[in-house]
Amino acid sequence: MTYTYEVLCEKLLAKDYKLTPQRETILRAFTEHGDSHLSAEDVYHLVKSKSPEIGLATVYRTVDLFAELGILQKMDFGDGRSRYEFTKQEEHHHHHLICINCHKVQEFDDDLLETLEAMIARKNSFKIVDHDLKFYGICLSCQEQT
Amino acid sequence: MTYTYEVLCEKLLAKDYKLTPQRETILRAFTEHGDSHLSAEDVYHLVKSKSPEIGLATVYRTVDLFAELGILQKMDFGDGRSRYEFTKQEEHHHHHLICINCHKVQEFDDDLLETLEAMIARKNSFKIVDHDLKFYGICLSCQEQT
DNA sequence: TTTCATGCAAAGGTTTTGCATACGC
DNA sequence: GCGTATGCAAAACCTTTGCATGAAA
Repeated sequence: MTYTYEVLCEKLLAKDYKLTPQRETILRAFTEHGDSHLSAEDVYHLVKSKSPEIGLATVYRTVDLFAELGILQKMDFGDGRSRYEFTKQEEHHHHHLICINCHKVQEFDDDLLETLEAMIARKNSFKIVDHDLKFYGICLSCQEQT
Repeated sequence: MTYTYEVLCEKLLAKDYKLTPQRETILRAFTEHGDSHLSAEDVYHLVKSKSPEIGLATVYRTVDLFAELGILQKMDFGDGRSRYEFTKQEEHHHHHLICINCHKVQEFDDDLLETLEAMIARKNSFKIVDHDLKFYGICLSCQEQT
């Protein structure tokens, strides 16, 4: 899923936020690197080349805003910094396989977790609104290297 | 699962680490608060009352060491600090239900995830060694408060 | 022209590190 | 005694915040 300029514009104005060049630039950084899970620092360096005057604080404020608007999803891979990617629009969430050797992160879809979630919710009287599933292990290319 | 003094001693000496009063005290903090998910700061304050001379850096170094030895498991609930609990020895991992209202963390066991894990591993040619599943939602008492 | 966004620098919170001293083995 | 562990303080790191300026509506 890639968010366009128009979608951003619409979402911003709906909440009386302004459409600034910085916000547009940061959105583009994500459309051009849709497959990575960018940290604020990553975004900062990506946009710095095109807009050298941009500040790191603006990047932090902007990715926070985008997350609030539902454009980005904040995630944590345990490396001490938050990472962001476009919110997936499909019915089923996707999750992450994190290689403990090369630290590459790949995605996978799951259908089964929905069933699991319903059972957990019932057994624990817990009203689930979101979930986060990560598998740690060795990716295929690291397996082949040995 | 609770680790005893003897187990700690054995695990430490096996790797030429020393058994110090600080390490013993920190272990006891976990045995006496086995149900909580303690942050380094939590541990620091717990042990400070009995051993006022202990340093925060020692707590950090010790929980890291215990995690390396497999005694503690480091976990992240997205609140900006790492938390630790005794490594569960059972065959099935347990996971967490995190209330987004009162931030209480409760545990649940799962049997289904094992099946899911096997399927994911096969479909993605990924050798899974660990997993981490979190559900975010509203706990029972918060549901009843409304 | 009003209000929100920005950039900069400083502060905040968690975790790590350097170093002299103390202590387990 | 040798080598690791400790305590303290400082630094490192990511992130947030205060404030004056600048720009969008």
